[in-house]
Amino acid sequence: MEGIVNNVEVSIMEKRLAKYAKALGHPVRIQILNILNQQSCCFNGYLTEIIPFAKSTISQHLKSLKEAGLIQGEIMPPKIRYCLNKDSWEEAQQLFKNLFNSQKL
Amino acid sequence: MEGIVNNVEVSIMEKRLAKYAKALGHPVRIQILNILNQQSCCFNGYLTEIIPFAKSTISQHLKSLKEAGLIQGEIMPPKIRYCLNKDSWEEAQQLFKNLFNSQKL
DNA sequence: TATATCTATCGTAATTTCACGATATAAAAA
DNA sequence: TTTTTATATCGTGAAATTACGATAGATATA
Repeated sequence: MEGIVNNVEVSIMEKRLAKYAKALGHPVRIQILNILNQQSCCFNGYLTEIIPFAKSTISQHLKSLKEAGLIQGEIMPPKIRYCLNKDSWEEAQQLFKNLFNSQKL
Repeated sequence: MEGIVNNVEVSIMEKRLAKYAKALGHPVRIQILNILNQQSCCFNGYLTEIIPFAKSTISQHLKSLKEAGLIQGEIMPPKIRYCLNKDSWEEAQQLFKNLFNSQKL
């Protein structure tokens, strides 16, 4: 019998978690977040000096972290200072925690 | 001065975490892991019934979770039962925890 | 005003991801 | 043995990701 199909739509929370996870899904972005998390903020220049990739590549990674909401950039001409977005960071932390604790998302 | 450049290579742990995060970076895969985490194991058939995507698509997602080491499949002909890989799951949990606690990776 | 500095964006090429239907495989059931 | 069932794999196309150098923009500094 082809009866009732329980199509369980992906929940909003699952989508949010996936979005955060995707943003964390590259070693360079992990490294950036690690640095920001240890010293709260830092200048783009510091990142491009430390991370062995082209500046444009690092800009791109910063952009995807920004689009995921995990970081924000503050313009301090001519430099740009990046910081964690504390609210999103904490939301992400909570969502991952719930996942691993098998709380219903 | 173009002096010493502190190329801080991405660490092994950052790579492992990125690998896990990437595997978590899709809503369907989060949903699958959520189910497996709540009931420990389940049959592929249950997933394909519940998740509104083609069976081949779900197989693909299961494959990427398997390749990331997060799950394993046990053949129980003609069905296949998927379970979390407990070791990897716990390693991932620890790595995410460390990230958010800003422990050095 | 002209120049230097810092960063973002553009254009591009190679690769990967995502979704699908069709096909293949392997074991149970008829 | 043939058929059914359950799942994986193949082939495909569209879209996204990743890396780069070149270019552009905005603000200090000379």
